[in-house]
Amino acid sequence: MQAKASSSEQDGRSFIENARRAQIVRAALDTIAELGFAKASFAKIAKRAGLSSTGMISYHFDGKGDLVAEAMRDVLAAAAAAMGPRIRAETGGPARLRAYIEANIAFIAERPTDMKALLEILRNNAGEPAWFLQSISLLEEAFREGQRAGEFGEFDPRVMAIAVRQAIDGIHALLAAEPRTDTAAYAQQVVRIFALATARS
Amino acid sequence: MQAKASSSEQDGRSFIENARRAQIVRAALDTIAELGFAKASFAKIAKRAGLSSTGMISYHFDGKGDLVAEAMRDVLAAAAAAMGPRIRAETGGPARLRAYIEANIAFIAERPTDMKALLEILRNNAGEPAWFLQSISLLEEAFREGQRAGEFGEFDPRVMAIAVRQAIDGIHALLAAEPRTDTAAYAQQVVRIFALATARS
Amino acid sequence: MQAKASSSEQDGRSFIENARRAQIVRAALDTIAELGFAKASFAKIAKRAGLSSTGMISYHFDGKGDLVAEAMRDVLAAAAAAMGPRIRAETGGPARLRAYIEANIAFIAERPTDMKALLEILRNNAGEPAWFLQSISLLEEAFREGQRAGEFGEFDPRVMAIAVRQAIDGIHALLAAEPRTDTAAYAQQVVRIFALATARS
Amino acid sequence: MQAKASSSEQDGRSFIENARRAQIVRAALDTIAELGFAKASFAKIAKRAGLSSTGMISYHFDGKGDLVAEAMRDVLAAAAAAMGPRIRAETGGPARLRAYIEANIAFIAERPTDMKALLEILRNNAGEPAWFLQSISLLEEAFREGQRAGEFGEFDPRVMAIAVRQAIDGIHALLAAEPRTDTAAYAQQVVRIFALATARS
DNA sequence: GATGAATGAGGTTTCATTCAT
DNA sequence: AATGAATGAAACCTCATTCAT
Repeated sequence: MQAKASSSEQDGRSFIENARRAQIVRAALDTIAELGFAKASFAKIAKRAGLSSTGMISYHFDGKGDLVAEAMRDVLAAAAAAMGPRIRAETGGPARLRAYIEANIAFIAERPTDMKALLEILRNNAGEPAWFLQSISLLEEAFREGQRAGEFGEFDPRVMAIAVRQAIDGIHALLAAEPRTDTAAYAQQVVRIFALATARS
Repeated sequence: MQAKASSSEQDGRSFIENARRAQIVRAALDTIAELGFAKASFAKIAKRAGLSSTGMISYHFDGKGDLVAEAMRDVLAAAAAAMGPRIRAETGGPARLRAYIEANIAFIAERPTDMKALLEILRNNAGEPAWFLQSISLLEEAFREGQRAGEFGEFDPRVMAIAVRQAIDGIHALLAAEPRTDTAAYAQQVVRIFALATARS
Repeated sequence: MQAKASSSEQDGRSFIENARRAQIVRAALDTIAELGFAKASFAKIAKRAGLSSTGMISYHFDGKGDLVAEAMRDVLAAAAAAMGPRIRAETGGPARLRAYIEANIAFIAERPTDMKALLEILRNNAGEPAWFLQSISLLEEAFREGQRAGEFGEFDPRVMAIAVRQAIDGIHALLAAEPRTDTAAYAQQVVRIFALATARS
Repeated sequence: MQAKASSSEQDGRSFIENARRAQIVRAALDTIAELGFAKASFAKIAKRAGLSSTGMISYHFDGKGDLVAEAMRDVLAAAAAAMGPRIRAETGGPARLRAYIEANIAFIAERPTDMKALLEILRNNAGEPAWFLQSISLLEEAFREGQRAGEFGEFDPRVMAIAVRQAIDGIHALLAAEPRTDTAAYAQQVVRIFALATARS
């Protein structure tokens, strides 16, 4: 009767059902990336997904929040899968910081639509403040640890984490303004900036 | 018979009319800052402004875009007036960079509501990409000039400008998550980061 | 901007506004009486009131509950105004009981639409149980007092109050089935039933 | 290929099929009793019945009207089976009237859910007026017969029948407001009221 | 028989805008 | 200038029903 599964439940869902859900999530991400969070209505998403009515989205998801949450989770999971190994492969704070920046920007370059949508979601969804702190906490902790190990100079780890995160996310606006931007070059510049900014004096 | 003036025209408007416009702009900024761009409807703005009808907003402004544009222009003008002299007072690229960062964050700390609203507008309004390039162009040109003068090291001025701008704007999310943040300390950290990142080697 | 007034506030409303509200309330009562509470949607009410969209109802009332509450209050007030004096004019429990029954049924005969709608509202609206007890409390108290004065025999005042109220309301179903029913005769029969049932032995 | 049987047909249905129908009818009654007629959607009924799809209800019943009609018939049949013998066991009009009231209220006390649902259905379903007359016709005829036999006084049998029926049904509202009500005592009061009201003078 | 996906209509509410007064 | 009523579109959601598997 209901396909809804508040989307954190265990998955005994059928293939077809998951396929529909995935199709809707995809359409949602594309729509959000193209029109922005506010203008991504169920009507627009349903149209892009080829659905006959917005009721189908309500049928598969427990409201807009549920759809957006699943979309967010999907992208975050894909990002973690792509970037995690690459970052953890490096040893030592500075190398990991470089890998973090490069992996992030590479993934943005690889899946710009998804990552633009993710940024829109994080910026416009309620409860952002809490998530923001969490999103930089890993980076912050890495800085703190590196400082203890003497790999980094003295600076406020939280501010540095914000600066790194924001520099990475800055590429979205640049890509929007100039789609032909060389993302690898952008990454190298960011790497250089924070190599210098975090180095021991 | 209309007071509307697509708001870039020269002003033959009466004092009262301008007072009304200013009152509405103020309510719009407060509403956008509190509720976010998407949820700042004419109804909410009119209520906050103490207006009896949303029709008053339509009467004085040529649509939502016009209101938002004027609000944006007002804040940008105030920011330029407050920050411009302080920045221009400094001589040399590095000193001006420091002044730029400090003045920006000081102004955000001083008028957090207006600046939060401005950020919301810039992020959610159509035509953002074009404006984004313009917003960093001054910074970018300053870096380019400083490099010619030998005051800065070698780096991509555009990427550096983005990184600086984004680091400054990062304080909004931090303030949202932790309102008691010491903004002056935040500014000093950002100053330090970009002093190191832009220095000649 | 908003005509809404959660409808228990003091009335500084304009004549036109009150006229529109009254018009909508009238259409709502007619619609509820004709189609029943459940099928009386805003669309049906708006159509009957000659409104261009359901948005007009939302403009004047703070949701369906507000509209229904105002409709209920209007009818109850009219009923109290029509019946109250007639009942209070009588002296002594038995005379007042007769007046209560006659006045109620006469008012139902006079304004059958409004009273049918009122019954629908009371039966289908949330919070009915509480209101039910209140609606019979006056009658119940009158019986209790009459018993103390020796005007009535011995019986449970609450059950008797329910029986009287229900006998009166029974005329709605009878009128629906046979619109030509002689309501005055119905009233006399009910009067007789409860005269006998409440008499001292 | 369809199991639907507009439910007044003779039954060539299989055991399993009838079991499913009964299961759905049970869930419908529970849902209607708990949420009211208007809010008892197929979705809610299917959920309560443990069905995987609302389509199951449409498969087994020819629409909502059919389901409701069967539910109504089931309860009426059970009521007739429980109350009929008890009433017919009595001899003479007054004794049968007493038995009618007692049996009705006892059955309501015994199966409050079903009877509450039945009342909801009768009040909200189209075609109620016709059914209403039928529901009191037995009582009315009994009064008429008793009057011919000189067992009752003079009164309008139809009005008396309505009053009795309504007094009985009044216990639903009372139970909703005060669940701990003593139903047997309520019955005795009603019996007393109508013993006095129908007695020869 | 049973499932769950799909449909299209309809529900209430909010939106920006227009208009008569 | 200002009011507030009016408009019609669009928002999200739920409904009973149908259909392929």
